[in-house]
Amino acid sequence: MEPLELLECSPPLAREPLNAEQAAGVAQVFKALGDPVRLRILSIVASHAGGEVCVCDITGAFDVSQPTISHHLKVLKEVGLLVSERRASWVYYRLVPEALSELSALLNVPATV
Amino acid sequence: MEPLELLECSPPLAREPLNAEQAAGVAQVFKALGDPVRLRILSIVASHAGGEVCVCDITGAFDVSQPTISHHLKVLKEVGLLVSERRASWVYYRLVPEALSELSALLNVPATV
DNA sequence: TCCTCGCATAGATGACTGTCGATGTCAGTC
DNA sequence: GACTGACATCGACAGTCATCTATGCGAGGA
Repeated sequence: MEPLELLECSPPLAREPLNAEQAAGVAQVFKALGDPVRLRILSIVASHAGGEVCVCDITGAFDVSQPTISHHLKVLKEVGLLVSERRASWVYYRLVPEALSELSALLNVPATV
Repeated sequence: MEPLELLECSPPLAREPLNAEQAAGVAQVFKALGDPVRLRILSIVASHAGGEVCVCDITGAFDVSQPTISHHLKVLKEVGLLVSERRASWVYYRLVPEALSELSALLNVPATV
């Protein structure tokens, strides 16, 4: 399944029960968020002025090895939360705001009137 | 850490980088959402008219065993997404709307003006 | 009291995953 | 071309997890 499709066609959790296929796609994205290091990476990228971050800026912020950071970046990219672009020797990662918006919409719960 | 504290004191991902402690708490909640069965369970409870669901109503909706469902319910309860109450022979689970709201706020990304 | 039903807990197991060191690849430099 | 630096990939390993069967526990009924 394409990364962008993981969250498509899934209604808010509180509107109707998710079917197995929808749940599988959404779970993949949440699973990517279910690791402290990945959450911090995403937060660094999302909050960075300019919108993009070089991998070297991320690696320095953690106690884990460079291959581990690379692995986590790959996971976040595969589920569609990040995109990357190589310029010269460096690789820059950017947030996909729509992905977070879709997730946020999924979690939306109607006000208890 | 208390379930209710897992999401406390964590700014939106896009506002500032999460520290290790915040990330650990938030990741625990997202990890709970990172399983298709748990997502469907949560969706069943959240979308059910009346707001609460008997365990027996959940078990019947899946191909997995009753202990497995019980395990997933426990995970969702431990991170503060669900609460349970026993009445007579049955146990009823209810959604904690505030938990979903907090998560939704975490994922909020400022509009690109 | 014993039985049945609804649900939770315990223990086991196969699969997955986060992490590492080693190595490969790509781009720029000497 | 050879070297260096930035990043990705590979293979291995220890820890975690989803699932199962078997069993325990509370509540109601015969």
